[in-house]
Amino acid sequence: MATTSKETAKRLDPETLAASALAIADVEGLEAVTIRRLANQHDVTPMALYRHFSDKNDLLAAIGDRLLADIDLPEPNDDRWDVQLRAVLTAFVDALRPHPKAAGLTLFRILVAEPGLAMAERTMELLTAGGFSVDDAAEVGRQSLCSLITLVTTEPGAGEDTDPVAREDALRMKRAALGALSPRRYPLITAAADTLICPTSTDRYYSLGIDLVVAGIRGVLAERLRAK
Amino acid sequence: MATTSKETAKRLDPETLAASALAIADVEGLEAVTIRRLANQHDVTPMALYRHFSDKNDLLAAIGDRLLADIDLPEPNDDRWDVQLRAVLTAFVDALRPHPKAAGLTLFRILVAEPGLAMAERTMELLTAGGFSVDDAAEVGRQSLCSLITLVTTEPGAGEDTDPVAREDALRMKRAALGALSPRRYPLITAAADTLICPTSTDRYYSLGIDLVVAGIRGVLAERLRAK
DNA sequence: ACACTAGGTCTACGTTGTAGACTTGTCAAC
DNA sequence: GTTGACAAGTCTACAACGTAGACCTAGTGT
Repeated sequence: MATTSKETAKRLDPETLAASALAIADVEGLEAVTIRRLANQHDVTPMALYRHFSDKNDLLAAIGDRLLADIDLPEPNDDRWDVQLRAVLTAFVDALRPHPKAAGLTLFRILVAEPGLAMAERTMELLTAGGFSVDDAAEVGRQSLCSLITLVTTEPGAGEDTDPVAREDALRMKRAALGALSPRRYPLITAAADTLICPTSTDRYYSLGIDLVVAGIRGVLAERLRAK
Repeated sequence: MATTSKETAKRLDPETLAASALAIADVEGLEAVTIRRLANQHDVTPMALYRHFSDKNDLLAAIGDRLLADIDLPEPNDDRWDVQLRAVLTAFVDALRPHPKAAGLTLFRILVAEPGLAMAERTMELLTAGGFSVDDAAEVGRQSLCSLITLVTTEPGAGEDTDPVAREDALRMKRAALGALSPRRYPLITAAADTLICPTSTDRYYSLGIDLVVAGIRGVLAERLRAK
């Protein structure tokens, strides 16, 4: 027998708890993740969770770590540095996309959890391979990753309910608000109202977002090299 | 006499309340902004605030509007579209910079409050002037503004206390955490630890951030034009 | 003189995170 | 076995939060 008998295995463990907390967040948003609720879902007293997490922030951090663990970092290869960088950033976004309401939790964990550190290190490798100084690579990489988190967090339809009826209502409300604007004063906003509220396609939304980040990196690098 | 006598002027009004709520947020963070606390500060019962705000979200929205009102939008001129765009984005960032802990509140108000709408419309004008389609301008502008909000929100040292002693402690903690990493496994991260924790200069941080966004826009536009 | 109303008060409820003292099931060592 | 220790879960309790609903009250328009 191991130190803990298998059939009487611990009923609670941090990974399982973080996973079902994430499930709650996915459906009802982060503010629905509550100590009491999570405890109820596991037929346990609220205080039981404190044997596994020091406090609620610790639980939220575990959710963030859970998301970072989903990153499927591509192997280094012989592609150009910017192509590989795009692949790394895409892998990051792909890990976050299924969980737009919780994605923000990764922000404070990238430089703590191992998968986040691995991604950050790879990102800086590629940036320095492109020609950035180590310090510039740090700042550029930092903002790039932050922008991508925001890209996921603010994915249209992310902040709303998952219930299709309430969601449809919220969309109608937004549409009405933009529709009530004066087309004289705001011709472009009113013309693009539909796009602003809900993008053409989610895939297009993300590929454009990553394009913007990568193009920004290339552009800034060109300026830096030209300045020398 | 006006409709309200001047000496018996209303003790509370939404603008003043939003302003002092913002002051609290600046010093102690958004979670310190509490109905009860704000009421206390104005020698009033918590419920009194509900005569001026329908609920707490409404109060937070008012803080966001307050920030957007600080945008000093530059007049249109004859500069190239991208130069003017940079000026607009810089004006936005300049309005948010003094309030990194509250800047996120603008996200949901840009397309509601007038100064936000004005900025959004100007942004789209310049993007279409550059050659983007209206729909692309909408998506590109959206993400650019979101990225800049995040730039301010995640400004190193923004999430921490304003108290210099606690702040210094937090910095030490972070530095220690990064310093404890293996330089073998994470050579670049450990080499850039100082930069990652606290950038060289705040001005440089922001100008690099805006450079990244503008360069991204130019780069994506070039791809779009080449694709045609 | 009078009713109306905007603005503030009082009381009360349900929900949240969590401290502190307790119980209990399991294993190691004698 | 018996015992002691320890990890895991329970119970109780508290302070702080947002806010509903009924009330009061001073000033205004008629």
